[in-house]
Amino acid sequence: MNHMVHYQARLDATFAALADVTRRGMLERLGSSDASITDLAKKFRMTLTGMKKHVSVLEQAGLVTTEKIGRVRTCRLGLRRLEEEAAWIEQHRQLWSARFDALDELVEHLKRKEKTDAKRKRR
Amino acid sequence: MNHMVHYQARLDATFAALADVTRRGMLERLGSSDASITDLAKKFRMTLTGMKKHVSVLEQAGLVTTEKIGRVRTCRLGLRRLEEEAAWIEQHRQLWSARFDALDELVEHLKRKEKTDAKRKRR
DNA sequence: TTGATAGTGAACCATGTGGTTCATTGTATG
DNA sequence: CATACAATGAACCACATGGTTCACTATCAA
Repeated sequence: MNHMVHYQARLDATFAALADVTRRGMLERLGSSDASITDLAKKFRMTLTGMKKHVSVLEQAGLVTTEKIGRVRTCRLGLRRLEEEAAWIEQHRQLWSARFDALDELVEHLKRKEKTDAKRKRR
Repeated sequence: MNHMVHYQARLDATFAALADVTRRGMLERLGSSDASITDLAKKFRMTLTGMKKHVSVLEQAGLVTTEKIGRVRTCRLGLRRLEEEAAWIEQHRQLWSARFDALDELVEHLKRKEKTDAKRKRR
């Protein structure tokens, strides 16, 4: 089960990459169009060096790919290597949506309960 | 737009909480049944103190709730406060699935392209 | 060739993280 | 009561993170 290690490591990297407001902002920004490091650095009021680090993190996590042409490195949403990732992506979408569905039901249930049963005390 | 701050802070906390293999394991474990800190500490071969920290992180992120009865603190999947979170949860499920759908299409497209157009060079 | 521009890397800094040990508190139970 | 057990908090440790500055390289344009 050696691939489980990589699997977990990839999850670590992905979630960690998403756990930063700047990087989430970058993903949104890149959702509308590609951008250079300079573009991103300006938009998020940060040094080039700082922005480069964020780009590297997203790249490491496979969420962004980059290509350097001449002196500018262009960043785009990570579409490369997607075939390899498709498996776990789908797996997780299902995992979470299953949980969410259960919660949706529960919330619905609680709503109805609360409405019809408004006076019941907790504990 | 002050609530945006909390919104982002919550995302930070949630993703950071998920960016650890032990904590993801705990969530799976708690998916099947509630557990005490001692239970979890044993399962993940860790000190009580260490496990307590992980529990606190998940609790902070709203992914787990706990209740101390007597001397044992019982941990369960966090269903409390879900109404407040439902909004961003749904939002994000859509955000990601939109992206995934786009990617699925693209991959499909590439597959077909590759099959029918097998000899075309990149660049 | 000479600047200006875009990115990179090394070094540094403050803070956060994942873990430990040790001491302490509170709760069960013989 | 006495002892064991569950959890907690403080203090510490090594290492990661998010940011900076400074020096450097490579490329574009006049």
